[in-house]
Amino acid sequence: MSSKFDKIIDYAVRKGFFWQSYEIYGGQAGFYDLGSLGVLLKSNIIELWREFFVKQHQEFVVEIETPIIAPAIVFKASGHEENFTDYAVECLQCHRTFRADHLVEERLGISAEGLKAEQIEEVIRKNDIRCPVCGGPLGNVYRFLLLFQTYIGPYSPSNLAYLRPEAAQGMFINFKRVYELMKRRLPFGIAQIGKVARNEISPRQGLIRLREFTIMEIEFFYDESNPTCDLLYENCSDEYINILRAEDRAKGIDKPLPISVSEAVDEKIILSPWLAYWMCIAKKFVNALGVPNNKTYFEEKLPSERAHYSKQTFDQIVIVERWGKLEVSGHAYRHTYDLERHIEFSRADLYAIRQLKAPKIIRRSVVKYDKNAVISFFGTKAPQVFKVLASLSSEALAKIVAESKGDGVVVEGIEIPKTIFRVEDVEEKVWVEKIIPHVAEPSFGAERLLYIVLEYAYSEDGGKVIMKFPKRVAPIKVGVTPLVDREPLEGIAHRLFKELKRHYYAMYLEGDSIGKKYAQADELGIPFVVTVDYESPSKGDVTIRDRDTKKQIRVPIDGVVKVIDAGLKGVDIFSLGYPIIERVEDKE
RNA sequence: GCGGCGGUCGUCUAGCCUGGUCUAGGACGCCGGCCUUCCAAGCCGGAGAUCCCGGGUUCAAAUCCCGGCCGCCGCACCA
Repeated sequence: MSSKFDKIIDYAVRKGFFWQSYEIYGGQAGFYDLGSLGVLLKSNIIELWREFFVKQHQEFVVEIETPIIAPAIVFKASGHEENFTDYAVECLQCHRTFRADHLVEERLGISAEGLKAEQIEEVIRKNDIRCPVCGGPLGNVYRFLLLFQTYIGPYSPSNLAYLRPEAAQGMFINFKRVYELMKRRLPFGIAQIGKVARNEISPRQGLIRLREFTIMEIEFFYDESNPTCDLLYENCSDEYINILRAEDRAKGIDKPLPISVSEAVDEKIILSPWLAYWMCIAKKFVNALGVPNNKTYFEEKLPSERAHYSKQTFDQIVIVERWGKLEVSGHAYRHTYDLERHIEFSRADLYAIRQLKAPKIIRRSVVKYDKNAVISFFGTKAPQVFKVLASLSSEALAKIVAESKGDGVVVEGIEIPKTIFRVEDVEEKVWVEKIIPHVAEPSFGAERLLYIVLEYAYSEDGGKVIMKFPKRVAPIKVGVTPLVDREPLEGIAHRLFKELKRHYYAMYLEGDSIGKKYAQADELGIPFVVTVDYESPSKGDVTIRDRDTKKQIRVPIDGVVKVIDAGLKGVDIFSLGYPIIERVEDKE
């Protein structure tokens, strides 16, 4: 008995939505090609995401595009080079694979962080750690780096680069530039849609786990001392989302509970209000893709399951037939981690400015030194001393002076008489302060959504497949056909097709019988089919058939586009006042 | 990467154990023609497979053996 998953993959490959890449060379796991319908469906999903996440928030969310290849320093700074690496060890007896670092941590209660493969192996040997399942001896510890590596420039093997495993770093790197363009106002978000690559160890579930996939992400920056999210209460306070909390999961509970978004924030179940807001939008977005609310929930990750940059993470789950659940998006509270790291590694000023309501008085010590005294004391060595003193900030110098005992102050190995320095206390009025914004990140995998849309659209009716795509994402919007393939019906249908192509992806349906043509349209999930029948030549009208009800309306030929437009926007075409033709029962 | 199972027209599959009319059969789909006044599968004809790749055994290999590639399931990782 083939599962729904198999049926859907079958269907999708047969109809040319997607197939495995590099087929003529035997295929390559983790890579899929999209066919024409797949491209249409995916781009409709992306466009809908753009509408929900960017277009509806355009006054403070902007989309950018950055390269896929980045110099190694970027992912050194982001922590990926270090954390996207796993150490594995295999049992020589039962051939099970384990995370070597986890094994050491569990057994010995010590942290294995920062250890190299050989060091972990040494610890395993010394402490005679054996396979936790069968007790067999363990083999060599080996390292997986999940980043794809390459080099920038043909002559520069030293210029190591990585393919990005997430789009986020492109947004963090451009934080300051976009912040300026956004007139230095928080909060704001940077969105990006693009390909990412992860060198997965063994991807197997077809298009569910790919080595290269499209990600749709927002890095949303806000001032955590003033996180108030009016939109949350405006758009989402009445919205309920289903949450499965980490503390419940730890107790073995696996049933998510519905909670209003505002309550989840007030109760500190979701730590970041903006994270909560985007989760609410994510729920609405997934609903628009055809997933009812009782089939999706947010699962909070346990601390051990979270990525290195995250303070709190929720995975958005959609219930699927094959695996029970499938993560379609991740919602991470990245707080200040990434900007801090990039400030540290790049020395760039990635701060935002917070205006204070009242000026802050800052008292601090400033150190001044007597230049003439330096010259008379050090003579020809004086320039060297000035250079050393100038390299230090006033605060740092004040600290050294304050901490020095005796009559001399040692600065960078040079002893300077204390009498040369004069410490003054100063008061400054400050109207702004520098802050590192906090970050809430919603991140979607486009190909997984593509699968979800297929699974939720898939239905069968007496052995016939009907894809009930939401109209917005349906790859082909309208079909045209003559009732029978004869003139003058064919000529009218062809002219209509030509007109419809100017507006939509449309399809001219051919086939043995009208029933077969409708079946063909249903199989592709085409929402509307326009049929030219024997009344059309004299009356100048046609019928429009609705995929889901199979009912038709009679519409003048020049009104067809108007009706289809309305129908695709969600208007019930049967309420437009055109004559309705009830469906004919299937023949036995 | 390791272990188990698998790979035959576009798709599903017969054949494999027990090598030989298998120059690989069928169904769906596809192409051409006929029929057809509203919900697929009526008729006629046609195209389409060096049986995953490479090597070996044999007079003879889709079939037996070895290696590789790919897929599925398990370990680990994961949007």
